[in-house]
Amino acid sequence: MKNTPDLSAQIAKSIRDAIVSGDLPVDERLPSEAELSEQFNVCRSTVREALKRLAAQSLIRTQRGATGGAFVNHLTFEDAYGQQITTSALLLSMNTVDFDTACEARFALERACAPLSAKRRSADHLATMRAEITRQAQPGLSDESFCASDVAFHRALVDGAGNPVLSYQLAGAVEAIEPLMNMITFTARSRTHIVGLHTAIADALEAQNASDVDTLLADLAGYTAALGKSVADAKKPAT
Amino acid sequence: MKNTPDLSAQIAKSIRDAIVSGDLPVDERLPSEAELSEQFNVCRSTVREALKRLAAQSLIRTQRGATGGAFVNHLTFEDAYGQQITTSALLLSMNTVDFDTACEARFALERACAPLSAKRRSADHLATMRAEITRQAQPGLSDESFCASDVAFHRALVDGAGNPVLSYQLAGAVEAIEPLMNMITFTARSRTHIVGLHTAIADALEAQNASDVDTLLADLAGYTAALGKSVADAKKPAT
DNA sequence: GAATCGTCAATTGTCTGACATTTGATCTTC
DNA sequence: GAAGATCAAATGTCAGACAATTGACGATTC
Repeated sequence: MKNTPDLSAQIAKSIRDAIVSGDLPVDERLPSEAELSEQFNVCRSTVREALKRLAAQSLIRTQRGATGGAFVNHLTFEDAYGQQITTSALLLSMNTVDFDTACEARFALERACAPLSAKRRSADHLATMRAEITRQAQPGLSDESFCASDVAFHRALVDGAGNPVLSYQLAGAVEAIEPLMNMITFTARSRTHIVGLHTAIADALEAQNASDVDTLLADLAGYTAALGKSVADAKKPAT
Repeated sequence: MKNTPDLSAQIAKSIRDAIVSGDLPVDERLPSEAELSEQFNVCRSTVREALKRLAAQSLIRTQRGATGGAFVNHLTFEDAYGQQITTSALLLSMNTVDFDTACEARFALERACAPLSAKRRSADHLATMRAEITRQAQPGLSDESFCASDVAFHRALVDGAGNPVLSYQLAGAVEAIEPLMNMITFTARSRTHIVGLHTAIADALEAQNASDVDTLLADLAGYTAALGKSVADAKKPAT
């Protein structure tokens, strides 16, 4: 039960700490692999494994050529979105988080940014939401496309809050649930109901009526949970 | 402007897709490095770099020895916390986000889970909060320790909601702000005020009074923002 | 003088082969 | 049957080489 991590993990941690602490500023060039291997007294391939670990976390980027090397990466929200969403999706799929819990979290977070969105939403956000509502009302739409459009609608709502941190945090919560939602078959009746709620939400946001938005989101949360429950019930009795 | 990613990145993506899609189930053993290098027609070190990338994302774990190898990792909430927090902290520290935005996001999310926490908080959560409040009232406490205790207090509040997805999502928002908060010097007067609000919040949670909790959190949010503003103002005029 | 082209050197990416280390499985011995 | 010795498979590390890329620098040409 030796608990000594690999050399490449130690080196990665050493460099990562330097980056996170701000010791290595953004766009700073790290020493070349050859220099690092001398500094840490290991061979180059070990250094490379450490660097690949950091690259996988978007902490550094590498560039070939004479003036190339490894540079401290400027972490963008886009970079972070991807990791956040895959991690969240994996967490949900691997941890048998039930539909109720995931939905509860999602709508709790969404209601948190609803007041801000009611205050700040731009015409652009409203237009996106209206467009998605129109798509959701089309009859031939597959369940997967309906869910994707649902996610896009809610993303627009969240983005309307104009707070990139909120958008980033909620990207995981909203998008990670898509696979779970895809397991639900949306009947024509349920789609109509959801589209109705979406329209009402868009109307309330346009009117900047925060309390109405909150009430409607609560309705939608309850309805979604009920849908999920009915699907679960339909599966259970088969045993 | 060749846009072909490295071989190790391609291989990592290939395996990652297989894991995320569920094609490789949890605890499944991957082929050995030698076998993978044959399958992908690359040398072993290239395969190893790919595996290290996946290990950095906690997607696989490796084990040495005869029955060892790379196994698809069961991603736990604990594992995800770490990545989430470092990523969020980096996003904030890279100056793309100002203190106001971060605080707004943090308290918006926190208020989202306050009603749930008021309903479900256990005696254990309350005890943790009381203990942190006691610590925060101690006179000799450093600013860093005060902030750390503040984070622990709010973590207990969030955990009280009893929803692991919420806890996971908010871990980033709450803990990532700690470095920013550490830049604030807390006077004795501001500490007293904050401890007072914390006590009132704990009282309201104990009484399961959700609306009071919400009001108090709003107060705390406003006060924290004001503190941050005063610090920023104190710095600006120096130029 | 300016633009174009070639060369060069530094750096990362990949390959090959070897050895060290770990660890469960298996065999041996009592 | 239990304890220890041995083995084999796998990852971890090392050493050295070559390929590929790319900016810098100089040479050539108009």
